[in-house]
Amino acid sequence: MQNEIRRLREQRGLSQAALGAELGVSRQTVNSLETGKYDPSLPLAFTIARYFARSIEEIFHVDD
Amino acid sequence: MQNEIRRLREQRGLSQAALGAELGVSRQTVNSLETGKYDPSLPLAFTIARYFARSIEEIFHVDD
DNA sequence: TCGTCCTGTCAAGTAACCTTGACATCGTGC
DNA sequence: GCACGATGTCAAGGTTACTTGACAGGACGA
Repeated sequence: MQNEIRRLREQRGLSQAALGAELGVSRQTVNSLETGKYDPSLPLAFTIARYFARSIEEIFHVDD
Repeated sequence: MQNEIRRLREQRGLSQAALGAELGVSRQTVNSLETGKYDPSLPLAFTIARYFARSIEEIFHVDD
């Protein structure tokens, strides 16, 4: 799974900590998602998609 | 979170065990998702959406 | 130089996801 | 009556997602 979180975050000029605050998670969680340490839960994926006004499929991509 | 898994599964005439086999998970997992015990991981949500040829947003709904 | 923000990462702990194995119940057909 | 498939649920265990707290390095401005 790859994602567009870093790109979308930087477009908005937010730090990882600031995005974490917007999403209700820690900055380490944002960092872990951006660096690919793990995938978000489905509820968090919905929160992220909603925040960036995109579909989950537009932000997260399965890498076969 | 609510989902349309049971409805989609029954449309196809599959048992929980048969759907589990199609998705690569156990029948208890399918049962737990249908009965709302927990939400799937994001990768499993993608697998389910792909299997039913729908978007994640069409199958899973956040209940505010 | 010093302070501050940002990022990356680690360690330790809790909660959620998913497993196998088991048992009970219900409906249907033989 | 007896199998059998389907569903619901439990227990115990492993892995993943997320937490707080901490430390280090780089960039930048005062």
